[in-house]
This record gives sequence, C-alpha cells and structure tokens, in this order.
Amino acid sequence: MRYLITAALPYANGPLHIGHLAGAYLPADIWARFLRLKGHETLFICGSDEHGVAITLRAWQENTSPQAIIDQYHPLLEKSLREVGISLDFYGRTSDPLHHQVAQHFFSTLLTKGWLEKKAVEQFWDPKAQTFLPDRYIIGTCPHCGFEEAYGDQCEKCGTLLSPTELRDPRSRLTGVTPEKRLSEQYYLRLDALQPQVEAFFRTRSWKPNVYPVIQSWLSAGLTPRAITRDLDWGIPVPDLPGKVLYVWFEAPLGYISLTRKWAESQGQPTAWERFWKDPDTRIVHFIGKDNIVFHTLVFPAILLAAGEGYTLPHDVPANEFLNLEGNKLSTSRRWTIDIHEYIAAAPDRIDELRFVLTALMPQTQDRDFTWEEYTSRINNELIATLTNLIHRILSLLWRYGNTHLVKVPDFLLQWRAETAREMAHALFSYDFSKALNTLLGLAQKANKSLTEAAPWHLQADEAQKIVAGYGDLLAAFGTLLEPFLPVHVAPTLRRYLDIQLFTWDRIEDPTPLVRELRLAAPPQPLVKKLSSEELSSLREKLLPTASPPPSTPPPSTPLTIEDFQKVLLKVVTIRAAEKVPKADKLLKLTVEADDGLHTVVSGVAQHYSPESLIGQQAIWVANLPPRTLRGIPSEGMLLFAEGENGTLVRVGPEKTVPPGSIVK
RNA sequence: GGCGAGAUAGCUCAGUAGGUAAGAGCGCAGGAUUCAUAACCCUGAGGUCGCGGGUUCGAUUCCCGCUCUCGCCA
Repeated sequence: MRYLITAALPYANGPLHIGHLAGAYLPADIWARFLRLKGHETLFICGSDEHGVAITLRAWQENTSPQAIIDQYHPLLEKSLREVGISLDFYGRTSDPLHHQVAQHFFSTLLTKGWLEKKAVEQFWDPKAQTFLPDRYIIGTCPHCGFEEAYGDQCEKCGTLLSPTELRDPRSRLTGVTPEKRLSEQYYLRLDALQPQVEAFFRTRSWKPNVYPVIQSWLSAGLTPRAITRDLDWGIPVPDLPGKVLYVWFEAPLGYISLTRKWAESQGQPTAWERFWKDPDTRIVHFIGKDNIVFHTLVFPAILLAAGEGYTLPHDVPANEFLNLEGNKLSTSRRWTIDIHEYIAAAPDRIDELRFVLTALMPQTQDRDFTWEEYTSRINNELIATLTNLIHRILSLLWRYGNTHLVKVPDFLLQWRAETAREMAHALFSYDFSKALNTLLGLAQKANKSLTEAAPWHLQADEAQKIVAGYGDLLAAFGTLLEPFLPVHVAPTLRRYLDIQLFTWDRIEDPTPLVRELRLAAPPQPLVKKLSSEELSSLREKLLPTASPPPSTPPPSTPLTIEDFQKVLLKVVTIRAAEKVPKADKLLKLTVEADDGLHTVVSGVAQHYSPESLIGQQAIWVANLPPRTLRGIPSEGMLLFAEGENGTLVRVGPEKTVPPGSIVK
C-alpha cells in the first residue's frame, strides 16, 4: 500500500503553537515515520497557506504588503516544523505559480462542467482601505443590548450572533469609516447539486468518532451553494475576471495536489505525483484540527468529484480536537500560546520531551489541557522514570560487567517486545497515538519489574552479565520503537551509542533476537535529563512573559443564599511562621494563629511572597475546609489572596490589626 | 434556538455488546530495595461511574427527563 500523508497547511500569518503541533503535525509525523518503518511507500507533504483576507488586512494594518507578511512567516513555519522533527518530504507554499495554475484549472473545469453559478450579494466595502470587509472587521452597536463595540458576527456582550447588516452605526475596524454596502457578483460552488455524490463517498469511509457526527450533521442539514470567489487583489486571480480572487477554502486544499506536483518536480520526475493522486492503490490521509473537518471531508471531496478527472478521494481525515493551555483556549491574538519557535529557542535540547508530552496529551477525541505541571510530571515521572531510566539502568549494568556482550534473549522478553510492537501498530493504524505510547511505556514497566525480580546485582558477575545481556535485545528494539515518537534526540542517540540499525517494524514484531552482540564504547549517559524546578521556572518565564490569560470573567455564579454563604467560616489570623516547602517552587508552609491556637496552612504563594515578608502579617483564613495533604504536609483550610494582573497574588487582610481568630462576616 | 460531544478516584483519562469485589498513569500513605536520573519494585487509602425517573431478576453500561461544560450551525 502507498500512502500520501498531508498535514493542515499552516496559515502564513503567524507562528505555529503547541496546539497546531498536537492537533495535526505531530500525529501526521508519527504516522509517517511509522508507515515508513512498516515498509510502505510514504510521501508526507505540507506547505504554507498564503492567501486569504486575514493576510491582506494584516498587511494593511501594518502598512506593509501581503507579500512581505508571507515572506516573513513562510520560512519561519518551515523552520519550526523541521526543528521539531516533522519529517516532511516536501514543504511548499500556495503562492507558487504552479499552485495558481492548478487552482485556476480546477475553477475553469468546474465552470465548464456546470458546477458553478453566479450570484449577486451585498457586502460591506471600506472606501478608505479600498477593500471588502469580512464580518468580524465591522464593528457597531448591537441591536439587542445596545453595546457599542459589537462585532459584525457576534456581540461579545450579550452573546447574540449577528450579521453585519443588523448593526446600528456600522464602522470599519480597519479605518473607522462607515462602510458602504456594495453589490458584488460571485461564483458559487453548487454543493447542493453535489450532495448525492458526496454522501455516497461519505458512506464508503469509516470516520473517527469525533469526525463522523460533524459530517453527518452537515449532510442532514443539506449542503448549500458556497461562494468560491471574492473581491480582493491578494490571492489567486479568477480566470478572465479582474478584481476577483479564489476564496482560500476553495484553493488551499488543492494545494495538496500542487504541492505533490512540486515535490515530483523537485525529484526530477514531474509525473511521479500521479502515483499519489490517480492510483487507487494510494491512500490519502489528511491530518487536521477539528476546525477543518468540513472542508476536508465534504468540500474538498466535492471539488474533486466535480472535476471528474479521476482524482483519488481522501482515505481518511483523522482530525484532532483542540489543546488548551492552563485551562484557557490558545489564542495567538491574546498571546496566550506557546509558540513552537519560541519553545525551540528556550529549550533546544528538549524537543523530544515536548513531543512526548504532546503525544500523551493528544486531543484525539476531545479537547485536552496542557499545563506546565503536567509537562513536568510526564517528563520526569513517565518518560524518564519509566522509559529512559530503564534504558540507562540496563546500560549501566552492562557497563559494569564489561563492554562487549553476547546477547542471549529469554523467550519472555522476545514475546513482550513482539507483542508490544504489534499492539502499537494496531493503535497507530487506528490513530490512537496516546495508546501506542502507553503500550510502549507498559513494556518498559514490565521490563523494570522483571529486572528488579531477577536482581542480577545480587548474583555472581558472569551469571549476572548473562541475565543483563538478555535485556540488550530490548535496547535494540527501543532504537526502533521510539523512532516515531522521539526521533530528534532519544532514538538516534541510543542507536548511535550501541551502533545498532533502525530495524523495520515487522522485524520488531517478529519474536526472534535482533542482535547477537552489543558493544559499549563509553560509559552510558542518561538520554534525557531530569527537569528541575529551576529549569521549569526559567522555561515558563521565557515562554509566557508577555502572555496573559484571557480576562477571567468570573463565571456568573449561581445565586447564593445567605445560608450558603454562612457555611463559610472566615477568620482573621496572624501569620507566625513561614518557610518554603522543599522541592516545591510554589508552596509555602505557614503557621497561623487563630483564636483556637496554631494551624498549619500550605499556600501556593512562594512565587509572590518571601517567607520573611509574611511573618507577622494578618490574613483571612477559611477555617472550616477539610484538611488536605500537600507535599506530605497536612494543610488546614486556606488563606485568601486576590489575583492581580498577570496572575500575581496579593494577600488580603484586615485594614487594622485585630485579635487573631476574629470572625469575618 | 437547532445539532453534536462530554460529565467515572485529589488530577488527567480508559472501560463496560447490562451480571461475581469498577481500571491505568500521576499525586498521596506505608514498605522493600540500591543496578539506575531520590529513579525502580510491592502494598494500601481514595469512587452511591453528573442528578431524577423508567425497562430488567440485575444498570455506571439501555430508554426518557434534567443540570452543567465544550463545540458546531443559524
């Protein structure tokens, strides 16, 4: 079987962040690497999406040209992807003349075949910027609540969804001038007429459980004609129609075809692309985020079907959900992101670690949350403690007994390893990347256990050496099993160190010994270094200094009764002692005095207050919370702090000193 | 407003084609161990499987209603 793998074309309007990585690029890469190891002919392509109104508007706002914007981001995007080990065979861009040609060809073909229709629509035009405005670039007064800053698509104050024509006193967000309504003729794709074909295609595929319902609901609602042209000067010109360009959603997916053709040209075999697009033995798989599901499962296939030129339809579209950051949606405009290029700059030696964490947290069926706490604990307690520590453990034992070892593998290790490889393959073929990774960790766990039970360190050296050498087979297997997940540093370093090859996946699935002999040239070094709290803080500081979480509008709390409120016992306490909790960068252990004596409270304010500065101060204490153990210290109740800007915490206390234990009511 | 998804241990999640004591990892408590990056190994505590009804000998699992969260669409 031959595979063409694509990852969503990143928009050349901003950098990539960890959400993009976890959503599309990382799963696509793991899959591509795995398929290659499985021995399938695999082509993995991607490229920058360089058209669209957001780029035009951005250029206008920054007083530069769209070309300058894409020339800034295109190289950055490619560099970021390459540096996190995304093993693309080709990375191109949609501003390429060949892409224009392909997209225009599709337009003309569809027009000739009668799948397009012309319709006149009224749109807002900004006379100063000389451009049509998308809905969200129009601002005005909400007809429902009177809010004066409502957007053309939605009022952020009352939540009502709007259309720009409903706004009173509409203004352009670009220039502030009043936009004019203009009638404009556009081409529409007759998705309604294509629905039967699209539906037939839909039924021949088995979709991921998070993808299926989305398509289903669109189809049952009935597809409607959709505009594929607009009035802009940046984009792919519509043939014979000056002033109009193709809408990005129409031409960007066609990029998969033109990028494959560019790849073929770069190989000196200009027709090689047809193997991937016109041969039914090729499976085309698009990795995307959930926001792109409709375009890849319905619209793009509709375009290919309409063109009727024998293009292969997508085999699968394994879309992922979204990744959140510390409980809030990722947002480039609010700068609430971890950008890939910034992560690389801050932690150039920890690429595999990021890949590991994002694979473990991959939002495969539902949104997931990335937190720094989880990042640390996954690296230290799973990647290192379970997996790379096992490798280091075996290597250290081997080194102790000599530097050349004949490997005789016990049966159970061969079986475990082969089973693991098979189970991982099964999980990967169903796009369950977290499960594949967990299966791998399970192997390490079993091996850790059996090694502990065998306890070779209690045995005579020659006997011990034999036992440990048996685990050498596992090391050889890890050199391959880790490759799809940790290809930047861990897997290649291990292979280089032991001078072992990258095996085929089938070879790993076969329970026969992989190597006869292992040589260690130098004392082993840990493959991954433990993440210290200092390193973590510096990483956080580098990556989030400018970011602020979206304004945390406190949830409109359910109405509280006075009885409910009286359940909370608040007292003023005096802080008598304070010390840092060892090995916790946030926690302070505080001893507070109330009317009934001293209490211990562990509080997460170490990054905002030094212990000394708190001693003698008063604070408000929630007295009737059940005790909870933090870092082994029983903590009674909690102290109240106000959350200021950028998450700073500020102590809340009485205006004047009062006796400890005074009730707050 | 319509549609969809989710609600399971302190946290992040798996699972049950309805059936003897509901699982993992992390965290927590204790133990064992020292080859290993205070890592590994063992034991334990902790869950009326969102709420209310129904079907059934039996429901966390099926059906209906409700609440909350998220998303998509208009």
